[in-house]
Amino acid sequence: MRTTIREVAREAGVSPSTVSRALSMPGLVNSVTRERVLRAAQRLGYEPNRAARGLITGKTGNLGLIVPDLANPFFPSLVKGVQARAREADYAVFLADSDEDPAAESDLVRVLAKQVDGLILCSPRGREEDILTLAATTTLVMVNRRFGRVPSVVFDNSDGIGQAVAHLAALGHKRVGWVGGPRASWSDRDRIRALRAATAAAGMDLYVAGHFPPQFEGGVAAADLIVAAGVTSVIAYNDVMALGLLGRLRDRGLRVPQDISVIGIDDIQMSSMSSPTLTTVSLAKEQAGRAAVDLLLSLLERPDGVRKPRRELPTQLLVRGSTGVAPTD
Amino acid sequence: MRTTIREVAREAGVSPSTVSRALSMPGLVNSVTRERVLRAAQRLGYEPNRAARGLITGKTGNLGLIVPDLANPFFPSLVKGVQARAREADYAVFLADSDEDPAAESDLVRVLAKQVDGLILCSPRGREEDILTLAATTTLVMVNRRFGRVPSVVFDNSDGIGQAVAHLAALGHKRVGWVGGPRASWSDRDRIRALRAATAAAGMDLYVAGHFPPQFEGGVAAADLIVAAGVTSVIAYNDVMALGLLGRLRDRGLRVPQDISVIGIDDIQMSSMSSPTLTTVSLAKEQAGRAAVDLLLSLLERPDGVRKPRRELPTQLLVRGSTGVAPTD
DNA sequence: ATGAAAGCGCTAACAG
DNA sequence: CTGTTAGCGCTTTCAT
Repeated sequence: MRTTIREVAREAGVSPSTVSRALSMPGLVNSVTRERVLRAAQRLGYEPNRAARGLITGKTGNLGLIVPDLANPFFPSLVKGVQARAREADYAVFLADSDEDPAAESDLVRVLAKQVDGLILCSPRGREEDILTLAATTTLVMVNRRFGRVPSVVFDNSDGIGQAVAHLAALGHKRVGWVGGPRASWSDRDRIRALRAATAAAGMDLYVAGHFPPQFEGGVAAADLIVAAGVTSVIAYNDVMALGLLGRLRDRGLRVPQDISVIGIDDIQMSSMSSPTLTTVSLAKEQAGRAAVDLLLSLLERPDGVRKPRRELPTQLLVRGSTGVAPTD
Repeated sequence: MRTTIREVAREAGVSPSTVSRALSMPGLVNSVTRERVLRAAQRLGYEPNRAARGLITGKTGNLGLIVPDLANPFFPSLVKGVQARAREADYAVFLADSDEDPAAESDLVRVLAKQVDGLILCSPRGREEDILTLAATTTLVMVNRRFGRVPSVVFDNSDGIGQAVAHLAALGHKRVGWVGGPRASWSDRDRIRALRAATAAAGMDLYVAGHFPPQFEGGVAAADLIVAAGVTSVIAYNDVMALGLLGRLRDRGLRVPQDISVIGIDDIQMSSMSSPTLTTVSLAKEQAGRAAVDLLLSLLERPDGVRKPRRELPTQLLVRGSTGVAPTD
């Protein structure tokens, strides 16, 4: 059996409450007694039972993190960030993967919500209604999505896409294609909005290839449309799709970047390992995880005192091998 | 406030104990009463407080999972498997990423161990001594490592590497190179042992390029040694390294598979997306996660009743574009 | 088959 | 500054 607060109390010759105080509110205890208690606790290897503490304080010391698909290389980085920051703040993290299934997601939320102080939710496609209901009951932070007054952490897509378009314009490109992700995804909408604005401002033509699954295969599928559209450059919803594009373009006999320039978004590891390496809009994913935790913790401290519960994280274009000057035919 | 067992009791016109029984040991309650209770619980959206339950039963209903680096594409799949199986069994999962740092790992273990019923540990390089100490206190299952009597889930590396060597032999290769992972890794030792046996049996020459970090860069670094060694085929510790090899070999002007054949291990997503696609020994990663949970649960049920607390998961060579007949010069 | 009572380990009033 | 008391929500004897 684990040592309990009583045993420590006996060992130190004080009452359990004093032990409790010495550990949680050291200021309220005589320094001599405190020392004695701490040493006793040390000696016995005492660790407070968090469940018991939680029962009375109403706080669990746990956070929940729900992601749609850990196999998507975007998420591991985010999870690492959440992890790291949570650990610093002495919180443990429940992780759940909804497998892109909204129903499973609701279940997970319901189960997890009981055992955590707050929830970080990546639900690009869940119903707004459901999320609002949830937000009413639980302290939660959304990642990669924004609506209503729900606290959120998102990336500054406008900036990143602006940089990408400026880069292409500087290389002499006049026509750019867009390979979209899931229609229902908030990021997709945000990104295409930014792209419309940026290309219009730069006087470039924009060809939208439509929506595709945010996988390698999605990029493969889009490639032929892109080729047919005759654009000299293309931006994809994410890096995985851009890599799919790259593969199919090569198979079609097109050279990247001589014949067509390709840009991705995310900066996943593989984007620097492909051939050619992929020019991409880098997202500070780990930082986003940390920011989400920070936001959540501040929300927990002062439930309504956070004026603007929104964070927007920087993005940065990384120019690599897949972009070059526009073909001059 | 969440609804408590008392409110359900009042709503159903019974005592709290009856509610408890109706939920946890339905057999002990009159079926009519039980129905009434269940409906009341339903109506009030009652969910038992796990912490409170745990306080008395001594079980938390949580599992812990510690991985060295979620950014390594091997782990997300494993995590997904653990997740999925745990959810089915109504367990929640604490995830922790030790960032390849043994010290952080010990901390995590210590913190998590208190809040879970059992632990799944991926610690390719942690000290055996530390793990044994831990295993004495906590119910735990190791993944990808095996020693002593510690329960474990590993892959059948012998089989997979045997298949790979047979494949190369069938293609006429006589000399095979090995690009090793971390020296301290159990898997690395297991794999090279298997490789030594298989090549010897097949009468092939084996060139060992040494140990490298299990990253893309490790493969890149090994490539030149491999070229210099003059082998016609090479097997890498994992897919990420094999992709690094592929990249560097291409940069050196070698054609894969015409000049040299390359085989990886893991079957990560990217291995089917590279060019050429990567022949690889596929590991049932999700299944390993599920198996680890299964093993852990059976250990929790009958602490000493599990005769052989070891699982060995199948491996399967996937032949793709990076292997071909040996050059005939 | 059901209820009353006790208590898991801890913290938070309330006294002193 | 410290001890006593009560009780968080639940399960589990022990009665009935």
